[in-house]
Amino acid sequence: MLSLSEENHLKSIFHLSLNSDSGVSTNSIANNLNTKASSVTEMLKKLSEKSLIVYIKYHGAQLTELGRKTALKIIRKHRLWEVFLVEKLDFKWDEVHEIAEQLEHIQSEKLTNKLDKFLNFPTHDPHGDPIPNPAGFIKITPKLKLSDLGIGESGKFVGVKDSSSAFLKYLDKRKISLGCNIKVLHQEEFDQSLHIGLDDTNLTISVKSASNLYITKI
Amino acid sequence: MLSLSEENHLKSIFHLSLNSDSGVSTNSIANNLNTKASSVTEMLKKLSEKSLIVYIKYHGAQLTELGRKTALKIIRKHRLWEVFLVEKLDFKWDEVHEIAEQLEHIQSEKLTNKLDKFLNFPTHDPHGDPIPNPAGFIKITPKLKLSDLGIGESGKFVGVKDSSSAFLKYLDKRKISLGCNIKVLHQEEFDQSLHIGLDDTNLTISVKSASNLYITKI
DNA sequence: ATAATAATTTAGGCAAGACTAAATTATTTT
DNA sequence: AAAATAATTTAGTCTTGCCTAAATTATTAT
Repeated sequence: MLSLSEENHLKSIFHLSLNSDSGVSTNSIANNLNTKASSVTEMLKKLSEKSLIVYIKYHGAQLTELGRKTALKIIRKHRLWEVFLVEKLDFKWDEVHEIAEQLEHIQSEKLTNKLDKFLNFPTHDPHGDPIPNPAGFIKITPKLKLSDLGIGESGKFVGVKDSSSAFLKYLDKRKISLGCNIKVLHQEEFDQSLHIGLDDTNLTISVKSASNLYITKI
Repeated sequence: MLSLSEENHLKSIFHLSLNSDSGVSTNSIANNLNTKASSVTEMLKKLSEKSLIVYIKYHGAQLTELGRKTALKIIRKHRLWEVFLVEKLDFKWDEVHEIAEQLEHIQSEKLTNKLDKFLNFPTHDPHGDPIPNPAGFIKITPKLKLSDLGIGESGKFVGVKDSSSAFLKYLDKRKISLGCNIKVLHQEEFDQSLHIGLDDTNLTISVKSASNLYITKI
């Protein structure tokens, strides 16, 4: 049984390792968890002891297969609870993260699987992130950003990169919601902002926003 | 914000003070929480500091109004989650306690109230215990046990005193379920065991079992 | 009422998880 | 390649929550 802190470190390493294929640095974990590098170092030793990561001094950490599965089981719970909160309890998609951060640590495989069934085996959470299966398996698909599309191309909005409350509310206000179709109409030379066409309206968004939107080409 | 351990101590004091109107003893809390008296003493000092209990050395603890409300808010969450587990996720009533012990510590009033609504504002948990309102108010009704009924009297089975898995399974096997009507037909002189009539069958139960069943007279 | 016993508290320690400051190793710059 | 800088680890400390053993207070029995 892992402690709350151990679980959070594993999760953090998992998420950070998606952006870099070498080891995850001590500082990046510390930054991610709002803690200090020295605290992370101690935890890395501990996780390494438990064969959840490979840790080489001064060269960061990498998840072992066991560590990866363990992290994904926590992430599975997190995402299932997010679906529950949004679909059953009527939370907005920008309100669920913090609560799911607590719920993801509840220990009961039976509960997780019953919840999965109750929710009708959802494949994605409210932000478009895929939900791992009970064994901790997930199909990682390389993600395309809206900013990667060329002029005239269309895509379906399938997820957000930065799921901060501020960004999600920004999307809500602009009626950009998961699953909607977006066509890149034109790019402003001056600041690279994009004119996009939604189902019924057109609008302009910054490059920064565009690179936070995940897309599948249509 | 209270720690997990603080919350558990408060809850324990609340439950123990139902059986005794004076202070709750250090030992009884230690026993209840599977910890040691010395650990409890330290916690009592801390809870007293926070005005959650009145603690007099060598004379146990009593909840303050604040402490009582705080305990009841935790109990509210516990019982709501139990309803959720049984009604929505199809858990058996003897399986939910441990999971609810974890879920009761999730911090989000909004979540608790939305859950309450989702469950259609239940008044009692799966064991017949009443669910406090959002403010931590509860109507404590003096509880009548089946063993308190006289021969020929009838009652409705509304709750269990000991909600251990073993006892709940015993009831399941005998088809004694919450809400059913029970009539006391006869008492064995030899061992005080009771012959009772259920909706359609008759059976015999021990005094010990009978004193674990809460009843409202019909 | 006093002695024996039980309950409770105090004192002193330990492990987990965090921190700061100092020391060490990596990386970058010149 | 050496110096400067940045990243990381080590050393030492703190808090929380737990423990055991000893001391103290309450309770019970004689």
